[in-house]
Amino acid sequence: MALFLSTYTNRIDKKGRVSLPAPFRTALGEDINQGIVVFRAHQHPCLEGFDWMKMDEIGDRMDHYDLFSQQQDDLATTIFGESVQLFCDGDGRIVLPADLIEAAGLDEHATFVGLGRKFQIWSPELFAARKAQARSAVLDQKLTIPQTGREGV
Amino acid sequence: MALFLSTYTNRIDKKGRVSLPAPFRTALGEDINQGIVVFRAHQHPCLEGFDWMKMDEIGDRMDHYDLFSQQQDDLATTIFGESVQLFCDGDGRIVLPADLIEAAGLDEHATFVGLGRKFQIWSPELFAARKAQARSAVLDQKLTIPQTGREGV
DNA sequence: GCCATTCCCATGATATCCCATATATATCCA
DNA sequence: TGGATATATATGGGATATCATGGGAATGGC
Repeated sequence: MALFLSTYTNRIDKKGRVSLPAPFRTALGEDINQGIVVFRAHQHPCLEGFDWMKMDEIGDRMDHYDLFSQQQDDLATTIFGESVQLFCDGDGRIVLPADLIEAAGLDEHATFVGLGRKFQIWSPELFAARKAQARSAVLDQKLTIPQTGREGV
Repeated sequence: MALFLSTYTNRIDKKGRVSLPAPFRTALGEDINQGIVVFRAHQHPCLEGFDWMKMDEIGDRMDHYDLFSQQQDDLATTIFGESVQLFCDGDGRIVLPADLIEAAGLDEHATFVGLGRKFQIWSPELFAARKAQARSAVLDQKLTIPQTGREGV
């Protein structure tokens, strides 16, 4: 499955177009034809992006909630209801809808942050602060990558 | 899986290119085609490098956090967001991005230090100090190698 | 008709590829 | 053994391709 790495900042032109970073396009491979899914993040003033496959898996995870529970309803409304499927044009660009641009506080530039199986889209200014905060949280809490049971690694 | 040993110092040319030490390339074998992953170390002023397989595995492990948990986000931002996937050119060189060069205090030379499953990239000067410090820590604390590999990253 | 969106092409900057050279190590043959 | 020739590696420079980005033309809905 696609693995998104690194941070790239690209320009948003007056038509609302942004180049999806080339390494992200490569990571998506064939799946890019299915488009990517983008919605407002809950915890941060940014957007979250997934490939279509991953979105399907999120659907599965939601099954862990009771079907008609309030939480299920809230999450589904927030994630699926507010998400959009975006396709790349021939030059590898996507068009960000105006309401998402506003929600993330985007202006001239969009910073794409690879987070493994997903990525985020930030305004460069907001991300600078977020980056520093994440780093100190990792150091303070001595966060490490969880073990996956007993594989030989 | 690749095993990185020994220490090598190579020159960084004005385009930011450095030869990955030949023994490291040999250790990578076929996996070199997938490139290596490099990011800022948390504990030291240096860079850490893995082969791609290892990074893919880290991606899987991270999936074990809740998708939108604070910790997942902090770790992913710090590790994936600040990492890059680098490919060797036909002559066995990689190009280090400017921000990583700066973060590790690199100048004209880069010192590659094999640490088993991973390696580090240091400025020669900083590494000299680090080496002395690591050695005395081992002697003082009589550190030994545990039997079964439970590696933190 | 008009506006919004998508498609297509042009351009400049940057990164990638390819070849040349230098130096060190290994190999071979007398 | 010793000298000469190959092989591997590190490093430099120039040619080439890729990518981000801008603008205009074609398309489609209202």
